This record gives sequence, C-alpha cells and structure tokens, in this order.
Amino acid sequence: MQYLKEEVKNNIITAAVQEFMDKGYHEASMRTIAANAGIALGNVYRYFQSKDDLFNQIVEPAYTKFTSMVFELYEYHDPVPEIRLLAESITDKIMEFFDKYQTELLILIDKSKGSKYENVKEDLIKLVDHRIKCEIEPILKAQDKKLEDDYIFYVIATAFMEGTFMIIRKYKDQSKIKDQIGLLLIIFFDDFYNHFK
Amino acid sequence: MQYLKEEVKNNIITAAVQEFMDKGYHEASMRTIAANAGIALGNVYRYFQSKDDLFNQIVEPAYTKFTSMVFELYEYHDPVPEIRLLAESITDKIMEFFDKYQTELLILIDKSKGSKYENVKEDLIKLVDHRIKCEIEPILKAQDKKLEDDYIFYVIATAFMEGTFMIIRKYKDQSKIKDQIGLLLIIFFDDFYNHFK
Amino acid sequence: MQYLKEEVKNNIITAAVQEFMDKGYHEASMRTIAANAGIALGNVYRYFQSKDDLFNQIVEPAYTKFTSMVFELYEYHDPVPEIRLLAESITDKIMEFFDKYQTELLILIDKSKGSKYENVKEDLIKLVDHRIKCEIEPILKAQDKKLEDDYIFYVIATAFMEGTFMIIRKYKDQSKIKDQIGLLLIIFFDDFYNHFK
Amino acid sequence: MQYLKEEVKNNIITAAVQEFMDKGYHEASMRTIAANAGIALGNVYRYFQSKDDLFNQIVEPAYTKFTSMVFELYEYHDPVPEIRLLAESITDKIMEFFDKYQTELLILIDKSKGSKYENVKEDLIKLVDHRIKCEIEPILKAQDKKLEDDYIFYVIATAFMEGTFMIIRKYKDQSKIKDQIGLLLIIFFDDFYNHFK
DNA sequence: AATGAATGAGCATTCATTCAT
DNA sequence: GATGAATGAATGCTCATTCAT
Repeated sequence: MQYLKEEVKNNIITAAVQEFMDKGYHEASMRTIAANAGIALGNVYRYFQSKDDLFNQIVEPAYTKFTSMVFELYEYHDPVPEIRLLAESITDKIMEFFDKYQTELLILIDKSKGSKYENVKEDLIKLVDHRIKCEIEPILKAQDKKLEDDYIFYVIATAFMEGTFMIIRKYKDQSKIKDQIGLLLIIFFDDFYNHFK
Repeated sequence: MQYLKEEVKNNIITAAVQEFMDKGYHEASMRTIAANAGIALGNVYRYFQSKDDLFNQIVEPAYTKFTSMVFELYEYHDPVPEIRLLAESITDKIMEFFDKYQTELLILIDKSKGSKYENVKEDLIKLVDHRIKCEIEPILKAQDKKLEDDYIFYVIATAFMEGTFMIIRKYKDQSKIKDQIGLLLIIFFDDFYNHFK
Repeated sequence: MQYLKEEVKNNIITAAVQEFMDKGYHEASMRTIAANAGIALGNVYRYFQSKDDLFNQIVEPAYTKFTSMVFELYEYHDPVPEIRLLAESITDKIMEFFDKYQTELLILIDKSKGSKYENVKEDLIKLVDHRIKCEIEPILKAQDKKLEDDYIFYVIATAFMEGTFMIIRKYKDQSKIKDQIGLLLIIFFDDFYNHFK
Repeated sequence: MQYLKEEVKNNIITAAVQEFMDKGYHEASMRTIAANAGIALGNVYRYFQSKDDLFNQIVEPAYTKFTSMVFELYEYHDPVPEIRLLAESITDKIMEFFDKYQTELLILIDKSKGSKYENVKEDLIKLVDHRIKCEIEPILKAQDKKLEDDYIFYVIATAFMEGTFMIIRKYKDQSKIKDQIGLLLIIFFDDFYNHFK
C-alpha cells in the first residue's frame, strides 16, 4: 500500500459522510464529494476503489459491531421479571455502540438504499420485534389469550427504533442519549408491558 | 389551445401514482409513466410541465386537506378527561382523510424526498407533538412537575406517527386500519398518559 | 418496439462499421460513432442497447452463417482423391458466404478483440487444421510415417486463412475473389499435399 | 542534471517489454510498468518522455536492424538455382536477427497497433513479396507466361510470414525455430516454385 | 393534441501525464 | 533524481426534457 495523505482521505470521508447524509447512497455524487473534498474527481479513486468501497469503508465498522450486538441480543431468550433491568442492559449495549458509530449508524439506517446494507434497519427492527414477542407471549399464554394479528408488535418495534434514532440524531452528549433512550424504553415497554398484563 | 383531455390526464396520474409508489420521486421514470398511461412520452409534458409538477399535482390535494386537518387538531386545545375519547375523535378525522387520500399521503410521507414536500412528515409530527403537550402539561402542572427537556414528546409523536403509517401501508381494509390505529393510540397514549400521572 | 427511422439506424451502422474497422471493438468510441452518424450520443442508445449490442447486430448474422458453414465443413470427413474437387466445393461455400458478409467477416476476424467473438479466427483456423489433418494423416499412415510435431499443420492452416482474408480485403468482385481463393487453395494444398506424398 | 541510472532504465525496459507483450501498446499500463520496474510512476517520465517514447525506444533497435536486413535481402537480386539454398541463407539471416531481437520483433509485429510502427509487418511482407517476384518472374518469362495480377505473390508472402511469426511465438529453442522455419520455407517455396515451373 | 426521435448534461470510472516536495 | 499525489479528459451509459412533424 502506498502512502496516502491522511488529511486528503479524511477530507474525502468528511465530504462523503455529508453527501451520503444529504442524498443517500444512490443519489450521492462522486463529483460532489470530490469537489467538497477540494480535490479532482480522479483523485478520489486513489483512496477508494469505488463509490461502493467509499460507502462501505464508512459504514462497515459500524455494521460489523452492530451485527454482533444484534446477535447477542437475539440470543438472549429469558423473559425478564422487571423490564427496567432489560432496558438498562440493552441501553448499555447500544450506548457503547453509539459512542463510536453514531453518524455511521444513521447513514446505515437512513441512507443505505441501493447499497448492500439497505436491509439493516429492517433487520434491527425484526430483532426488536423478536425480543418483544419473547417477552409478551408468555404473558399472553398465562392468560390463555392469543393475538390473531401480531403485526402490532412489529409496529411497536419500528416505532421504538425510530424514536431511538431520533434521540441519536438530536443529542451529541452520550449520557443525555442514554437517559433519553432509557426513558423511551420505560415508556414503551414498561407501560406497554402493563397493557398486556 | 389549452384544452386537455381529462381522461388522458387521469391516466397519467394513475400511472404516476403507481410509479412514485414503486420507486419514489427520484427513481420514478417519466418513460415508464408515459408507457403505463398509454401515451407518448412527449405528451406527458402537455399536461404537466415537469416531473416535479406532476408530483406536486398528485400530492397537492392531499397536502392541502392534510394541512387543514392538522390545523383543526392543532387548534383543539381542551384536555380530555378520557384519552379514549380523544383517540376516537382523532382516529375518525384521520380515517376520513385516509378514505380519500391514503395513497397520496403515503407518497407524501415516504416518497417525496427531493420535492418541496419533503418536510410534510415533520410538520405532521409537530402537530401531534403539540397535542401531546396540551394533554400532558396540565397533568404535570397539577403535580408541580416540569420536564426540563420535552423532546421526548416529539420522539413519542414521531414513533406514533411512524406506527400509524405502517398500519396504513400494511392494510387495505379501512375498518381494520381503524381498529389497529385505535389500538396504537391506546397503547401509546393511554399507557403513556398513565406514565405521567 | 417503437418505430425507428431506418435511415438513422443505417447511419449508425455505417459509422460503427467504419469505427470498428478503424479501431477494433475495444478501442471504438460510441461518441465517435454518434458524431460520424451525425446524431447525439444518447440517440445511439435508442437504436442499440449498448456498444456490445451494436457490435453484435453488425456481426451476428455473419457469425451465425459462418458457424453453420464451419460445422458442415467439419463434418465432411472423407479424404478426397483430388484436392481440386475439395478446393472447388470449399471455395463455393466460402464465396456464397462472402457475397453477403464480406465486411462483417473482416470485423469478426480482425477487430473483435474484447467482444464475445474474439476467438472466431482461431476457431476457423482450428477447423482448417482439422481438415488438413484428415487429408494428410491417411497418407502418412500409408507410408508408416508419423510427424512427431504436427504444429506445422496449424501453421499452414493459419497461413492459408490469412491469405484468404487478404483476398477478401483486396477484391470487391466476387468472381475475382473466387478465382484467387481457388488459386490459393491449389498452391497451398495441391502442392502441400504432394509434399507429403 | 541529465544523468540517469542505467539500471533503472533497464528495469523500466524489462517491465515494459513484459507489459507490451502481455497487453499490446494500447492496453499497456504505465502504472503496471512502473510497479514492475520497482520505481515510482513519475520517475518513468524522467527516462522516457511518454508511453510512445518508451515503446519506440524498445522496438527501435530491432526496427533498425530489421530494416537493414530487409534492405540487404531486397538488394539480393540473383535468382537461385535451388530454392533450398536461398531458404537456408534467408533462414540464417533471420535467425541471427531473432537471436537478439525475438521479443522486440514480436512486439513490433503483434503489439504495435496505435504506434508509428504499425506498418512494420506490411513492410516486411513487401520485401518477401519482392523476393518472390525476383524468383518467379524469370521462370514465367522463360515460359512466355505473365501473370496479369501478381497480388497472389503478396498473399503468399503474407501467409509465409504469418507462419514464420507463429513459429517464433511458439518455440523458445533457436534450433527448433530454425528447423520449423526451414520446413516452412520448403513447403512454401519449393512446392510453390514447382507450381509455376 | 399527440408523437417519439433527438438532445445534452449527468453518472461512475480509468489512466497517461504533470508537478510540488 | 525520485516520489506518488493530483489532474483532467476520456470512456460507456441514462434520462428528463425539447421539438419537428
């Protein structure tokens, strides 16, 4: 690998993050990225093989970490006696992740259409949906109830995740984010939980 | 002459609605729209100045009606003794709107990026946010509490609306939609309401 | 399929044949073809899906006919008592082909590098090589001789075909071409034949 | 200063010869050449003004030597009583040349499209054509025959040279090359000679 | 009114060549 | 002398829009 100036690479990434945030993967223009990075178009390709590569290098670390986090949460099957404890542990995991990859997660979630990551949001929501069902179904069973249409859980999962992303978008301060996501978890799942009891 | 056949215009709109739904504003192809409307590409431009104009004419009525509905709800200040009643009345209003503009609303909400309507979703959410505050603040006041940061209401509003849109997207049957949105309203605001009591 | 002007299509083909002849498939420029056809670049793509398609449409008929001709000759196994007869029949077949596809054959043979036809020349030569061996081997066998290295047959096949192509390139008059290829066949194979007798 | 290290220049030439052989003049990459020469891309341009210049410096010596050889053979007018003797002497000359410039000749012949040497092959063939005519015409004259169209000689010359190049491309061993070219000379010119006798 | 052929600016990508260090 | 980062024009291709008929 040749020596490439870190500054230029950073300029490209900065410009690219901005461009991907503005227009999403598909609509983003390599010309605009080059212009905003203050370099010639061709020079971008010294640092990144392709638009795809540029996008991937930006979101890949977030994706990898995110996937392993998702996997861990997915495997955690036991229903908890007290939702606040689960909320706390999930929030901790998520915060650890956000600490490093806040912007990249948002690109991954909101702006990845056309790239290989376009299903990330859906995957995440499916996980949350799965977790919700793990919690709620035993409760319903104990009451001999069964929902004929469980799409509402998927809706709640989506709504919750959307709320989570908003908090990430809004705040820079990690402890504030943690507080707000904690509050969201309680409002959503403590109350929600009660609804089915 | 400025006489344009209504039938042709309707065919274009029908094809365009389909195309915007399928691909979103930016990815929609004028060629595909013309082909599906059964007319020549050039002829589309006799009825609509541009892709932009075509999009605007499609979503404009829904937007106008929506805005006035939003205004009405916005103006409705009285806190309700029983959230279910408010839920019912809001759901009724929304359903009335959906009855005519379901598809257009979804285009407006999901597929308007790049057009002048891209902030519609946000506007709607601001309304719901406002309504929530109208409901919650008196309760907090009665308890001598005050939230230092009320962004959580905005988050809840967003999450709720996202859920609402999912339900609209998922179901065709109006009564089913009404049921599910009703359920969502209760889960969100009855439980949520209790949280602050 | 929409109605496309035959004249424009012909202009594109004429310009493309010239360009492919000048630079070969890979180096040919769609911009140059469009310019020489007197139309805008984008318009070329109304008539031909891609550079590949344009090239294929030009050479495909020649290729198909050529392939079937090759197949016929390949299947013809009997050694002939008199090379002149074989020469005559092969020449007839080839001439019939050249009559329609002279230029296209030359593009196929000389200018197809980078396209899916790049092995056509080699395939043709392999056929001729095969035919030569069919003729020569029985003769050698009768003399209890065997060549340890039969690459010389492949060389002769190549040399002969190269000569054939030169004649096609040089003359427009079909009867002249026939005469010259006939002469070439005799020089090559009558004499060559004798060499191994 | 204009002092340039001979070693670096040789490395460039070695890498360039390989690259031109692999991909031909046009497809050859200056980056690849620099990388394989173990130097920086920009440094190539201290030794060679351009890709063109690099190509020219590589094939120039072979071209010069070749041209003078051609000239000698061209000047050698006397018809030979026995073609095998001429074949032998020509083969000797050619082999002497190949000994030093085998690769460069193949580049010149096969890979020079787009450079100023693209006609070298033709020039060589013209020489052989000339020699053939020197041999054949006296024979025809003695028989009071005259070919109205002597293009066939040019064709034979081309076919023969094509065969020669194939042999050079195929074999590395000089004595094997000599044997095969000798065989080719006899097949072509002994038999061919007889044809006109 | 309607047609659909034509336009031209846009896209991602490549590569010979230049130039500041 | 040497480096390799930077340039910019070229490539094939797409598509909203225009315009002669």
